[in-house]
Amino acid sequence: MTVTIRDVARLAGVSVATVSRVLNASAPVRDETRTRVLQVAKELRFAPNSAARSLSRQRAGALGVILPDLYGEFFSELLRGIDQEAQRAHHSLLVSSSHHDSRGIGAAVRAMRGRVDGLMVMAPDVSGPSLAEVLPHGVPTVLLNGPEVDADVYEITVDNFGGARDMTRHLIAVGHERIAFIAGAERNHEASERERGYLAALHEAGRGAEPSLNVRGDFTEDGGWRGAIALLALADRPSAIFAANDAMAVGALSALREAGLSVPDDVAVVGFDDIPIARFLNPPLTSVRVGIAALGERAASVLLAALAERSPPGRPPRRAVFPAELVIRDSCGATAGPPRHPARRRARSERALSNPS
Amino acid sequence: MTVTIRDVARLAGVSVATVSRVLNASAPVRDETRTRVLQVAKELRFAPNSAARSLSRQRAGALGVILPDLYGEFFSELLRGIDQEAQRAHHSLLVSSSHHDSRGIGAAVRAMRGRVDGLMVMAPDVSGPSLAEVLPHGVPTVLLNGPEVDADVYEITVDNFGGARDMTRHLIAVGHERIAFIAGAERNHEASERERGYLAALHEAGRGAEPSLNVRGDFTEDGGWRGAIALLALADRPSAIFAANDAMAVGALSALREAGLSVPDDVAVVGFDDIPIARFLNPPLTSVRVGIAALGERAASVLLAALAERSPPGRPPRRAVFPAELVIRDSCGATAGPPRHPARRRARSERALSNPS
DNA sequence: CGCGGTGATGAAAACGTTTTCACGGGGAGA
DNA sequence: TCTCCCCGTGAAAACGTTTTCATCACCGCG
Repeated sequence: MTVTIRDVARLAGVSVATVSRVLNASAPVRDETRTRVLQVAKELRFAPNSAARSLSRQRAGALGVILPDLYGEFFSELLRGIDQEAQRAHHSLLVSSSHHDSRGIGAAVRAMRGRVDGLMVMAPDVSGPSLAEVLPHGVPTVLLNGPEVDADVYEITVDNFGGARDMTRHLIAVGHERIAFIAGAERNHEASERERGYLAALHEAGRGAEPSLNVRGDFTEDGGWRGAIALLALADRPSAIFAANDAMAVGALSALREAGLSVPDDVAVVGFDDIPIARFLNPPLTSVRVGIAALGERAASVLLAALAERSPPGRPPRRAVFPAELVIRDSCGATAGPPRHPARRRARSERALSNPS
Repeated sequence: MTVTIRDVARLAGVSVATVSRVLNASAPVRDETRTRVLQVAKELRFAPNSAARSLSRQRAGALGVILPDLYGEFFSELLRGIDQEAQRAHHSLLVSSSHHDSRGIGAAVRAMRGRVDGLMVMAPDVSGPSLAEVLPHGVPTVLLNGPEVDADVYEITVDNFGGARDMTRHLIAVGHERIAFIAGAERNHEASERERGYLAALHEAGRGAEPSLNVRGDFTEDGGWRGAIALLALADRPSAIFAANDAMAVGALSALREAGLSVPDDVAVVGFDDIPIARFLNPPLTSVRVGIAALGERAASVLLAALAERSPPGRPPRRAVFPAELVIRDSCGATAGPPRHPARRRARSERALSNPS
């Protein structure tokens, strides 16, 4: 049915070994033989079976990606970065999402056994110990934005704490008195880090954290919308809303608009992540730039590097922290009024403040 | 190094065949033997090598997805739908993106040979014939939103033409005189279908298509932004802008805001795709709902069904067209003014007009 | 009491590659 | 002229599963 290397060998009048050598350029072959083999291979539209190849070399030429979700611009950006780097190194990508608990992650990990050479796991909802339990032995692994884990893995994290703290500092500096926070999902590592940053900035400014201004969200637009509605219902309305990610900021903007409030004049709104769409929102969203695609690229490149050096297994894993820097746009009220000259305005409002942490 | 089925067999004191039978429940095994094997397997954290398994069964348990790009909410939604359906059927997903030409697609297809049982290919930038050339033989394939192709494949398409025509009709019905269009990328099948729909509606209304009102975009926010800027520079400004996808509509909204124009009062803006964020924009974006995730789910389910019936190869492939229906929100000016009661307003403005085509 | 069936198992043959090993045949150097 | 080495090639052994085929014991039935 399907054409194998044997068919090519037979028709070219050589052994399968020779065909393999030609196709992989793994050993010298007489010129005339080579062209004949290539000719036959092309005629037959031969493509080697990757499963067989993976088995024979002990190497799949693919990377696995395990994500908690696939909803929204964040994950597509991340995946885009990963894919870009993987493709550069001629590796395929195995993607599996909607894994929120360690059981699901474990299942995904096991399903990937033998199909991938390395793993990138994003599991902000799972605790360190239970994650360590399901991670594979002997497969190089990069953990993304997760808790610290006691296992032989690489960890790449965004400075969630620092970013959130800087953003809150900025809001304070601009003069906001009542700064509300729409937090992320419960038991989510990123969510709690960002919340911690928010609280730390309030604390260092000598302000108490008012519980009613800290509402729980879930990282979705709808969650942000509901959070904003709840905040607007307060007797003493906040003057600024810090959403723990951009998706929720989008929802909050929408809620404020529906309530007939102006942003930033009545209420300031800021987010976190700086997803690509943030600068195109109305008003353009002040956010914390994460460099999502770059993060993905970096994760893939770390993994590929680990793969290249034939994995000395005892090597101590490294934990890298990606900086998170403020991007000031209009939604926080820190820039000038409505623009006259779009091009210039864009340039000015796009200026990024470097993260002092 | 890694633990194989042999290790399990040895430690459990049985043959590899028995271990396999236990793990796959593929044949009766004495109860005591079974528990012993399972015990050992768990102790050793044994996970079967998928490559070997794929090779032995002639079946990989995975689906391939080939995409032109991974930027923006559209693709993450599509992928989300695909992944959901694939996971339901216990299949993994192999993803490869940034394939705009047939050469790249061909390479991706070949790389997937043996790793996947079926293929989903989205290739709006490639012509039918050159696509047919690189598609694999003997691997069930679903083509997404592409041109009609002369090959043994399934095709699932959105009613790009009908959706764009209906949207244009709607704008005409609402009273817009000068309706501009920001088209998609050149030589892109979806782009040209949507443009065709726009032109058809103008034509049937007895209006000529004014070339200056039809500018080229590229399906990105920036493209939409530039397109809108170009349209605003016209001596006789359009009263409505129809962007060929939502990302460009977002860019257009941003440009209009920067120009100090109000949407929809000064200019109406509408999009296509109804990405999840569309309803949260400011103003909420009137668009053509595509049901992106559902489209992905459907593609995966068609593929899985084809796989299940052991592929009778001569069967005539089917072409299915997904409906595209208008979603009227505020950005086209067809709804009432600023709301007082967010909840009710949301419900009303979300009403979808069913597609009469 | 013999016989067919079935339940539980193991040995071994696939699956399609890559890679090791072996083997000629030539040169080059002694 | 002899030896050594390298080039080009083929046979065969991996790689880790699943699955077929055989074997054996046992049970129920005639």
